[in-house]
Amino acid sequence: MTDATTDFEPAPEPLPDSGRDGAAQRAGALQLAVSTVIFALRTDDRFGAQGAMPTLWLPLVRRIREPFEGRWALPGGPLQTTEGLADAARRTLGDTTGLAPRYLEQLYAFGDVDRTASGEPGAARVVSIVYWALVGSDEAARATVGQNVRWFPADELPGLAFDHNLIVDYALWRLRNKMEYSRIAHALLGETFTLAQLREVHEAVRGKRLDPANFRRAMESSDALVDTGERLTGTPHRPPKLYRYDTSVGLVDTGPLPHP
Amino acid sequence: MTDATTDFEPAPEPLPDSGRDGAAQRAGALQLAVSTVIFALRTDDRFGAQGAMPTLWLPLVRRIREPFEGRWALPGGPLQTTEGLADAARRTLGDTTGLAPRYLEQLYAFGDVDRTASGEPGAARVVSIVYWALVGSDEAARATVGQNVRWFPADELPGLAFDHNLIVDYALWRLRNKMEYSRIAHALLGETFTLAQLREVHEAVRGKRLDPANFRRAMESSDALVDTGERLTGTPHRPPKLYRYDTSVGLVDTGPLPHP
DNA sequence: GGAATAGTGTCTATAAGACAGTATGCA
DNA sequence: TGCATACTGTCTTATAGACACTATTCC
Repeated sequence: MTDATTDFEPAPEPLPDSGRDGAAQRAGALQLAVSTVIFALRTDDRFGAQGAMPTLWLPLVRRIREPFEGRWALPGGPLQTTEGLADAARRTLGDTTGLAPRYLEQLYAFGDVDRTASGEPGAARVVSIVYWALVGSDEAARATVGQNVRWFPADELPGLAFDHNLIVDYALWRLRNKMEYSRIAHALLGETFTLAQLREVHEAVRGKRLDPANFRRAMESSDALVDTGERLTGTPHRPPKLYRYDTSVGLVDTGPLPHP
Repeated sequence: MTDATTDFEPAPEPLPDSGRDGAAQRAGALQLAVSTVIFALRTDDRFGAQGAMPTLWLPLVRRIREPFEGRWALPGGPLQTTEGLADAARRTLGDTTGLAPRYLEQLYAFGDVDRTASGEPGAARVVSIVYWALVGSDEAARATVGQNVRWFPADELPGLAFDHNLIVDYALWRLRNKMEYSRIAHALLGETFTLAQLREVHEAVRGKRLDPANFRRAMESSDALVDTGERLTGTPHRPPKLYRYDTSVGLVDTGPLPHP
């Protein structure tokens, strides 16, 4: 794992953070970066609450350079000439969290001329191609943290660098929409899960309680669940069935595009 | 209007088609281009059929340079450092067709490392941010054409340059999906239109006949139609009402993103 | 009046949601 | 036995589609 980097690093060639006066640094230069909004489900244990609902969290990286030095930003970095866009997203995701995504999708390309302007003139222009990713709850629990990497609740973010608040808002909007008509909720869980856990994911993301009976029927008719034959033990009451995601069905319909 | 250009032009600075040995031309360089898939509704008059159904057409530009010299490609060009991404799409759209879009949306960023490789090595890598656009049928009728710009039926395209066939397929997929849950169909018509015309748009794009009665109800309940009080005369039979699109309602829901 | 399209009414199939009720494990 | 959760059944309501019917204009 290399150092975590954020969007808008000036080094265009081989290694991130190498030189800060490359050819692309000249005035009017246009840089291409890839950033990723990484979502995971976490149970807020700040108050030690036991049966607390899990909520959406995401890791941010503290900027160690102007502009926006000291502000939190999305993990990312310049696109290497030998890697694809999704590869770059996967790489910065791994650099930041040590994790691999269970779901990865391109979100949007942000390229307003003044989006990297922090006030002082002369800043280079950066076009950021942003991805969003989901990581499983079991892996997310052992994600790396450090001085410059911290997880935040998705709905309690501080003022971020650049236009990254808007980017996260858009990623959240997309996630919530997609949650209603696709099967991506599975990507936020572990290998096996109960129907109650799957329902909790939907409730946490969509922000409202769902009827257990109707939810069960909706999931059963989607043909995405495989009964493992096992049950989750250790619960205080009747043990629920454990399911596995049917990997023969894609999480989403990407149309003519190949899956990333 | 300047000359029409396609994706992957090597000139990075002020004017398209100026110099072909700029700094970005060096080995391993990474270029950023913006291309646009432009849709319009046209009645195929190649066979002189009178009451023929309108179908989807799109303009392509013939490449006058290697790689893929002579092949048809999407209109586009390098991103200028002083314009936004949507501005670049609008600009190349105007350069190619002389038109302004009634609807414009970012489609996807294509950036596979080998997407610009035509066989011979040494080609620079290009990341293309692709937009898709809809132009009204009245304007589309007076679109400019030329030796190197030609309109094609969207479902009878030849083998295009680069990965442009995939891009068009994806744009078509997105258009068809969005046609079912948004009001973009209006953007393919003129200022005023009849319900039958609006239904023909849906039928042409979605590729199946729709029940006039049910379609009428669906449109009336969408609150996007304004009765102009006028009727379309000159029809052989009962004259239908003319409607106008209610511009106080957006064509689509873009979430937190500003409309382009 | 006939023909053709504009426009209305109504029935059915399907899906989404509300909610009562049964089943099963542990304290 | 009580209780909490797993799981099932059924009713209501909203919606999409099929299709019969009336209305109006030009020829």
